[in-house]
Amino acid sequence: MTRCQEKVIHQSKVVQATNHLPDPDTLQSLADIFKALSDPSRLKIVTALAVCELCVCDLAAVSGSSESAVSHQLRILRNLKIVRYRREGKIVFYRLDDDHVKSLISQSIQHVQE
Amino acid sequence: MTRCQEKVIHQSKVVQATNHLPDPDTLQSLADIFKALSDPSRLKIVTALAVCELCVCDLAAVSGSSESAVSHQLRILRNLKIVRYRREGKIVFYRLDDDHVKSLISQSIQHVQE
DNA sequence: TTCACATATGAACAGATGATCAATCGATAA
DNA sequence: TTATCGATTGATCATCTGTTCATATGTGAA
Repeated sequence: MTRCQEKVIHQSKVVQATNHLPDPDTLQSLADIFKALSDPSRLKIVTALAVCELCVCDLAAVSGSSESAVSHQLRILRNLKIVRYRREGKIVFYRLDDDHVKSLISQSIQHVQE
Repeated sequence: MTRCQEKVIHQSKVVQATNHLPDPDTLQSLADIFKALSDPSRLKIVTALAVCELCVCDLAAVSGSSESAVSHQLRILRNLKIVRYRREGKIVFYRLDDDHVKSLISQSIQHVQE
C-alpha cells in the first residue's frame, strides 16, 4: 500500500493517535453497540424499553412493525446483552439489561438537539 | 397485521411508551450518528481525530486501510457534520467538527468497559 | 505549460442486513 | 390429548454497505 510522502512529517501525530486508539476488543464492543442502535426499528424498541417493560406484541405496536421482525431484532439486542427477558405464561416481557444504554441514548439526544 | 389478544391489557403501557419516543427527526438523527460510529473503520478515524488533527494519509496509516477507503468514509462523516477539514497546499487536514462526538465516544467506552 | 503528489470520485463487486413468510416451539386451557 | 396463542426460528430475497480499482480534481513545483 502506498503512503503519501508527507508521512515522515506527521509521523509523531500518527504514532500518538494510534496509541490513543482503544484496544481492539473495546473498539469492537463500541462498534457493536453503535450498530445495534443504528437501526431505527431497534432504536424504537430500545427507547420504548427505556420507558417500561414491554412484551413482544406491545413492542410490535410501538415500533410499528411485525412481531416476527421485532423478535428478530430482539435476538440481536439479546445477544449484545442490551435487553433481557422474563417469561410469564405465554407472554415474554423484555426490558433493558441495565441503564447504560438508557443514559447513552439520553445523552445522545442532547447532542443531536444542540 | 395481526396483534396478540393481550393488546388491551398492556394498551396503556403501549401508549405511554409511544408517547415517550423521540420525534421522527430526532430518531433519525440518532440513528444516523450511531450508524456513522458503527463501522470499525469510521470509529478508528473518529477516535484518531479525537486526539489530534490529521491528514488523509495519516488517517489511512492509523486506521490501516487505503487512502481511497478513508476518503470515502470521510465523505460520510463530512455529510453528517461529524468532521470538518481545511486544505493546506496539497494536503487536507481533518478534525472533529465539535466535541459532541468526542464526549459521546468517551462516555460509551466507559459503558462498554463496566 | 507539464509533471508529480494528495485527495476525491465513480463504477463494480462481494458481503452484510432487515423484512417477510412459513414452520415451529412453549405454555396454558379445554 | 388437542387446540390455541404468543413468541421464535429458518429460508428467502431485495436492499444497503464498504472496499477496490481506475480515473479525475486540485495544488504546487519545475
